Amino acid sequence: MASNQTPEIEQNESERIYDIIRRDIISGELMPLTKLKVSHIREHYNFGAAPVREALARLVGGGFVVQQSQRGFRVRDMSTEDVVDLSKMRILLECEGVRASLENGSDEWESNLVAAYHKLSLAEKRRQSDDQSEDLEERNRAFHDALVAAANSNWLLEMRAHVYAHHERYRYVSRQHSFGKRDTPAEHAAIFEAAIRRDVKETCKHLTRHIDLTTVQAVEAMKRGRSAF
Amino acid sequence: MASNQTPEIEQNESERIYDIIRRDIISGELMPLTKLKVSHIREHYNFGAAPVREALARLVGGGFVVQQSQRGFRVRDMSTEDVVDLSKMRILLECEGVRASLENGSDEWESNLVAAYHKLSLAEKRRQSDDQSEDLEERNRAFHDALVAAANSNWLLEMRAHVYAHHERYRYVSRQHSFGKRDTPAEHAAIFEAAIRRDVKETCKHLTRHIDLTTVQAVEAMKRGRSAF
DNA sequence: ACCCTATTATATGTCGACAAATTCTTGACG
DNA sequence: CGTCAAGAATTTGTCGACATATAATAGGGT
Repeated sequence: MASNQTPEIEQNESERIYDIIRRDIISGELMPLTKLKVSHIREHYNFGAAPVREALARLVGGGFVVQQSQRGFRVRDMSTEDVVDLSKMRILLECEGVRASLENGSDEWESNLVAAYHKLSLAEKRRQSDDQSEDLEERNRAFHDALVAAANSNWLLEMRAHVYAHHERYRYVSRQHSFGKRDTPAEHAAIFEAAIRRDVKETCKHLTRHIDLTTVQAVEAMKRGRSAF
Repeated sequence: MASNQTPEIEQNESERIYDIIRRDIISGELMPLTKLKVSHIREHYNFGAAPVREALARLVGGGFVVQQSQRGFRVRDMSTEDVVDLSKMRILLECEGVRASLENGSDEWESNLVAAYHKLSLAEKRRQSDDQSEDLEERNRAFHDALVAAANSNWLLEMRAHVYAHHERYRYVSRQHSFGKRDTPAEHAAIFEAAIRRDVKETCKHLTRHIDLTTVQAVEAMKRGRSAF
């Protein structure tokens, strides 16, 4: 009777605000240390005060927002030291993830990986003509997700996703100063091919290099555009 | 640095509730899947509704509480699969932590480790006569914290602390069914001595064994006392 | 007695307003 | 001219109440 035909993604208001602010923090629209005044958010997004505070509290739990008692909420800071630290963490988790994934990966996992890589490649080829970065960033995330997806460890995947999200903040700033010194498609190709061959050591090597290059680029970008920080 | 000398311990109400509920979840006072009704919490702890919801939202961000849209909050579930997964994660992070710590550890770090170990030993010796588990659990945490404290990676420490807190939930349930089949003091001693010798491999080996034994014990306890789950 | 529906009861999520705290402005004084 | 302090303005954190969704209960038909 009550066959829910609707996809029923009934988010409550608080969750919608959470998603919006999280996305805006990661994409850099909300700069580091920006004060998150509830009244300001309320009038900007047309939401109530209580849901906003709830969303912010949840972001505090996730480390995207810091709360100073009686002094409100601020966007988490960024620094060159932090991105280096974060990268080491990402390498640790993703290498462990691909190791387990290459060992356990079923046919379905492999197929999904092929699909994700193909989708990413298409976006990368189309990049010169039409710069729809939003989509590319999404497909990049999907590819890296697919790599580790077969690691049968929910905690590893959860932590990895968390670290990846924070690292993504830095990728957004670094993209503004990237002048094609990298061949990202080739990097992805190397990772992908090694993964398909189930060569753990090679995959990990290319993946580490890939993440390190991204990090170096981010550090460069932050040094140049220090005005923003 | 770690000792916050500032007399300002002025937590706002939301943070106090956060601490209380978090502690009660970890200590097992709030069982898995327990419904966290704001009205109930409000009357039990004598707090307002809004701060309670904020605290719960923050706990959702930290993964201690899950929220079902329009159906309120519940304590995160526990399972034998989860504790095994969690242990693998803890081993990965703590081994990496001690590795970095043993390489970078200064005299001060070493002294703090010695102090933490000594404090733990005293509590362990006194354990037979006076079972003040609260204190022992706290000192155990302090010892493991001290082990990795010199790993110059905030992210690693943050993630490790997070995983440790979740793993602690299982230790609390396992302690109810532990009948001295282990020699925990000896395990700690082996870890400590290897750490002082800066023997990364040995420390990691003993640490892994230590965590694994705890996990096995937790799994056993959960199988026996399944009534509660 | 059983299953399905209508009604009551309870809980969730949201709103507006208010007290306490912080930040900003202003002005006096050295 | 700078420093500091008192007052104004904004913001934070909290409270009580309300609309809506979910859970519990009672009633009616087969």
